[in-house]
Amino acid sequence: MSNAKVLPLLEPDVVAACCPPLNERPMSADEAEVAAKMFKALGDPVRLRLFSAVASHEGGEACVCDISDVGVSQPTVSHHLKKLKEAGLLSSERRGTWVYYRVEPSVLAAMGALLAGAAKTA
Amino acid sequence: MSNAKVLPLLEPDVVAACCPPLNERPMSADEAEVAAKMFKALGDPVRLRLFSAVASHEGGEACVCDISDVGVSQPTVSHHLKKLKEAGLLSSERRGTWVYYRVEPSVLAAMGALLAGAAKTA
DNA sequence: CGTCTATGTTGACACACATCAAAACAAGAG
DNA sequence: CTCTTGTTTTGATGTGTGTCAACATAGACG
Repeated sequence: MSNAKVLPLLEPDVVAACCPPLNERPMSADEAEVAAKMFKALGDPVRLRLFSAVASHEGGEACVCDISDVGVSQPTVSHHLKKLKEAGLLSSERRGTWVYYRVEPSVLAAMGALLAGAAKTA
Repeated sequence: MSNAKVLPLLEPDVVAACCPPLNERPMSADEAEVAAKMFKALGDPVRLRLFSAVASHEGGEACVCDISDVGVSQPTVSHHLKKLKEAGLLSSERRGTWVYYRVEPSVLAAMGALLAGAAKTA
């Protein structure tokens, strides 16, 4: 498909602007590509568990060492965290020895609104 | 691996029961696998557009002929609609010559609640 | 019955992706 | 400086998946 796309990261602004309610009108190809990238990021069991582990930590913050019990090797965990970060769902911050990951509330709110709107289909 | 999983379809009951709020506690492997299947179904731009086209139709119902303008061949459209049906997001019904697809509100509500809960992370 | 339109299925292929082993990088401790 | 621990990157591999062409099925209409 010649995906010469330039958008490597999804920023909160882009995400918040990309999401018309799912049942308002048919999504355009561009909107769908942005939104699908977020859904795809959560479409893997390991990533979903990692994300849930971060979100359920106090303050929505957790270091990698706390959430590595998902049944895969540590490099794989790092790989998935990178994917989640690229999708704009997580943000990382190095604090001394450990790296802490944190959820991005605005992105989740946008996705939730997108689905909640569709659920209200008459 | 050895995904000898028996769950071919996602029923509304399963979906509604599978979804603890994303930030309540870390998801179990089983919960994540069910929820990830739904997210993965929406993780493709074509599927997301097809779903949006169905959801935005009156009554959340549309025949295939109305939503085939997504830039791919008709067999591909049929393939994606089948995937969405397997994920429990759509249901199909043959009415004479045309086949009508309809959204499954309960599944969407579950997904929306899952994300909306996570968005309220303190 | 025969044909035509509308959908779904099968087979095949290319690309993407999840996974791990091994190496590399970062930061603190001795 | 060296060693140890935590994290990421690289390389390779097997599996999954999106796509289409070709064929098959279902109903309508003459």
